[in-house]
Formats: sequence, structure tokens, C-alpha cells
Amino acid sequence: MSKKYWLMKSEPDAYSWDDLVAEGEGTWDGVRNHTAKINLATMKVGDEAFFYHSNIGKEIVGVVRISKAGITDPTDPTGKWAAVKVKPVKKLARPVTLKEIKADPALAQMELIRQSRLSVAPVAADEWKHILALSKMKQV
DNA sequence: GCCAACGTTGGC
DNA sequence: GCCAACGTTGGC
Repeated sequence: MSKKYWLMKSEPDAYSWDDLVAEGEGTWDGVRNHTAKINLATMKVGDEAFFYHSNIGKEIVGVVRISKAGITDPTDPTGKWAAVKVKPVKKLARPVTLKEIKADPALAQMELIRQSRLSVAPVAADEWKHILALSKMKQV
């Protein structure tokens, strides 16, 4: 199966890109939403995801790689919720903001836009490439 | 099983 | 700080 792309949200107050880099590897846990859980459970080792800062910044700051998939959320006593482990791959040359994504017709169908409250969302391959390209361009 | 009330998340 | 969107809960 080919590699899939995702977008994972975190409030930088709680867990930021810099926190993940400092740790080297982080467990993506605490998700208590069924749609997000299904997405987490679908992830495979080697899949890549954008790290998005919600609330503060509202921008994609970096790329992470799934280093361990299909684990049970260690913070969940019932064992029903899913989690994955991620490792930082690279920080974007510059963050791509929500504002830019919304302003770009090629990204208007992103799950991030369509369902803004979903904390773990799929990203289409062409959307992924488009955002990486944006991050290499000067902000307009 | 339906639906209104309520709580939470996240953008503005 | 406010409000919209959406998920969950609880009464019937």
C-alpha cells in the first residue's frame, strides 16, 4: 500500500513542534474523537503528517513521520482509543498559515477546512505537494 | 431511536 | 471573549 498523508493538530501550549523535536519521538495520544481515532488507526509506519499548531499560530510548522502505528492510547484507562508514535522529519522553510490555505483554491477541499474541529485529518497527495511547494515560496 | 440540550473545540 | 460547528448525553 502506498504512503498516506495526514495532518495532526496540536495546541502549542500543550504540545508544540519544538517539544517534539526536543523529545526526538512523541506519542500522539489523548484523541477522543471517533473520526480522528479511525484516522489514527489507519496510519502506517512510514506515513507522513503535517504538524499543525491550532489556536496559537494556526499554521503548519513541520513534517513528521509515523514511527509506530496501531498502538493503544497509553493515557486511556479503557484501552479503547488509538495512538501512534511520530518523529520529526523537517521543519518547513516557513510555516504555511491557515489563512493561506483558505485563500488557495487548490486547497479549499482539505479536510482541515471542511471540518475544522477534526484533530487528525487525511491530506490528499496533491494537497500535500501543494503545501510543501507553498512553504518554499515567499509569503505574498 | 429521535431529538433537544449541553459541552468542547477552534477560528476570529 | 464570543460564537459557530459538531459530538455526546439524556429524556421521552
